[in-house]
Amino acid sequence: MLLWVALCCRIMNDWLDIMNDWLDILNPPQREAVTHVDGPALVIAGAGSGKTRVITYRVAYLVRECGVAPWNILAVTFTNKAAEEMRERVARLIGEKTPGRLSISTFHSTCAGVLRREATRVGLTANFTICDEHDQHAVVKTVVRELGIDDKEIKPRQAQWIINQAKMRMLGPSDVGRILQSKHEQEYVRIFEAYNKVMARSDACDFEDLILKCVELFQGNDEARQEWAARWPYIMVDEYQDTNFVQYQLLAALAREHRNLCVVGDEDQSIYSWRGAEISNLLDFRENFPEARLIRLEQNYRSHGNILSAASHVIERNRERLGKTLWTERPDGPPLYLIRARTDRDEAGEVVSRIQELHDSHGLPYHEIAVFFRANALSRVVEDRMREWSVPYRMIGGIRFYDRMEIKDLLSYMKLAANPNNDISMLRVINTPRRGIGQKSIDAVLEEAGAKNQTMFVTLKQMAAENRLPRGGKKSVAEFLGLLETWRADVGKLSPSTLLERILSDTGYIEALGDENAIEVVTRRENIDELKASIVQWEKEYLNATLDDYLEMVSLTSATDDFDQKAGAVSLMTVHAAKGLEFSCVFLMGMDNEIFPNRRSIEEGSLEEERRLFYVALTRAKDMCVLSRADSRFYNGRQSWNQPSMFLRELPREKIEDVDEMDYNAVSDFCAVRRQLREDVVREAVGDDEDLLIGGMKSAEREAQRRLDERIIDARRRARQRRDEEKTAGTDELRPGVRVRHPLLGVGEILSAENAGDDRKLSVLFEDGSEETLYARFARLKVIEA
DNA sequence: TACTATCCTCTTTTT
DNA sequence: GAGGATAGTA
Repeated sequence: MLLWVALCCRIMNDWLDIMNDWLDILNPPQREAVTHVDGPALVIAGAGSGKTRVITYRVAYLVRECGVAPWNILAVTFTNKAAEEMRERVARLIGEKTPGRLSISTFHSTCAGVLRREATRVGLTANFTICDEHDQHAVVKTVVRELGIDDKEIKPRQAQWIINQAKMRMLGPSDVGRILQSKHEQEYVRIFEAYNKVMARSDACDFEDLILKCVELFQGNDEARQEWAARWPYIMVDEYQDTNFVQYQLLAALAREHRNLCVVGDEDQSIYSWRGAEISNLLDFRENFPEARLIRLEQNYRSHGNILSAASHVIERNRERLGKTLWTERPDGPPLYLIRARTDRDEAGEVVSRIQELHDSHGLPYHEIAVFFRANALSRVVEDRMREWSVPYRMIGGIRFYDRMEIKDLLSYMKLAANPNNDISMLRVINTPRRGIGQKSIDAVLEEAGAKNQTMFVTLKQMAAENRLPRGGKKSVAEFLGLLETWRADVGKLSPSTLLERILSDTGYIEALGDENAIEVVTRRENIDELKASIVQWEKEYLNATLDDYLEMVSLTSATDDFDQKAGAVSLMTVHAAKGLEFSCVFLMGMDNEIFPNRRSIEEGSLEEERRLFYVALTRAKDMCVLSRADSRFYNGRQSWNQPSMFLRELPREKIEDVDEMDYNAVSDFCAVRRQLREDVVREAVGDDEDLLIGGMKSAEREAQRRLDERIIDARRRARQRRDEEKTAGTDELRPGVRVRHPLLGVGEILSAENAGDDRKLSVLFEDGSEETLYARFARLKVIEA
């Protein structure tokens, strides 16, 4: 036990990185990247090569060894989760008590922060609203209707898509007009223009605007650009392969003089081209920054050899790559397994029963297991099976908490209190709960607002003052406006949670939900309680934060951000959501043509990105990877029959076996070692801090795995040596005093030997103390020492 | 104006 | 299969 405490303490130390030679933990290329200080650098970091470690260590290195102030470093990621994790790790490395002073955040929140400061320079107010895609869709829809465009001819979704794609490339309506030629397509230009007008009028930004407006500010106002560039003399970017044009422009504007831009990425994991990501940003980095240092991280610390070589084999078919060769010190481990099922239900059943087997009989914790699929729609079948068999699971992604109807309603009220000119929120709640303001009244207000180019709030006030409201809604509108005014007046004084309470009681929202015994209403009420609790929690965490801060956090939180691997549950998610994560055992479902790769990519011949996605899925697995498919499945509302995925044929044949051959040793070895790393021992080493405990366990597991692998490698090496050294024993060599090895019984010493016919009868004392009588011809003994 | 029933379309991935 | 739009009814 004492030994384990000692071991755990050592692991803790590793993990807390409080050793003096804190950089010793890095391998040579990692170290090179971490200690690269001035000038641009491009770090090509293969899957599982310690990318996050490099980024966090480099930030820490700049602070600890180069005297750079934490707030002078900007580290950009794509998800809040990645930012959060990085912030914690850096804070630990530099012993920073207030990690808030570190500028580690997503592109979107970084830019939102800049815009709040620079509001007046970009034509916004400091409490502008951030619209998510739902809000955006609503705006586009109203715009389409207002312009009198037939939404059967022009789909609002399509228009929204074009607007976003244009903004990512810094193209305005007129550019779109030039690119899209047909008369029919010119409607998009009108929609785009009108959309921008509504957004400007509402003092609102969509996701793309956040970045776009920053870049426009920096490009149009050199003073502002230089101020911000001076604030962040060191810039790091994670997942650089996922940056789009406008994001590149942002980085380029900030780094123009100091050029301290260190980007980390992997072209093989570029899976967001549909969101404008330009893989060329990575591939051409050295054309834009010719003096950039190129560093490759090619050692994989995550996967068994077989998983890694299967994945590498797949990705080698791609042409759009710089090329790299990942290698691992880990042993081969088991091959990949394939589940072939008749139907999607059978497929899911087989997956779930394998999961139970892994967990119940081999001790693999649920949180080390994940199920991936190409599209969200595929999750249903597994979820059903999981519930049926009582396997705890968590669906990552899917609908965000903040996207639930009642939550959106209440947040809209809060947004209106912060900024009553937000027409999007106004439309959402003007008649929720019902207050008799019907479609007719709303249309009238909208029409007048559009004509005068002013917001609904302003228009409503005018109409109320001039007594021009439609009869039905007159009184309620007056009341509603009154409420808005009082909330607005109190925003500065009230905390977000008290404001929410006020809104709930003033509007009677909860009562209006209806019968409190209806299941649906019960869940809605629960959600509202959860919202209240989460705001209170948030206020405790960020003491001086304002309502705007809260609303910004909510808008920029994604469905995958609240993912928490410590929950004792299997993780279910799309392959996209899986990027950056790792699990002992990964199940990848729906390996069928038209599913993965999906139909669109086959039709468009854009298979490289699908293949990268497949590569990402495979490289998440540490010990075991199970693929599954079904001959027929229920998809898109009807039965379909699919051929096995073409990607299955791209796997090396010798690396994939039927699931019935499954060898659980890969995980049970891991689990055995893990069992020795008892949680209570780790707890003793780290105290009661839950995060430390989880981090400690994870790092202890990693250490356990490393030791296990080391043992396996070592045993193999010795076995090889023995094979070379040992000669097959001739019978004449078998005489008393000679040490021999028996394939089953181990090492022993010959006590006596006598000829028996043409064989030799031996008595051998083995190391475990047993004495055996053996016949030399059958025993296949090998002489170790004569 | 409010509520319900039925039909239609669209489903890749998400900050 | 689910959400949204539309039409019909109270």
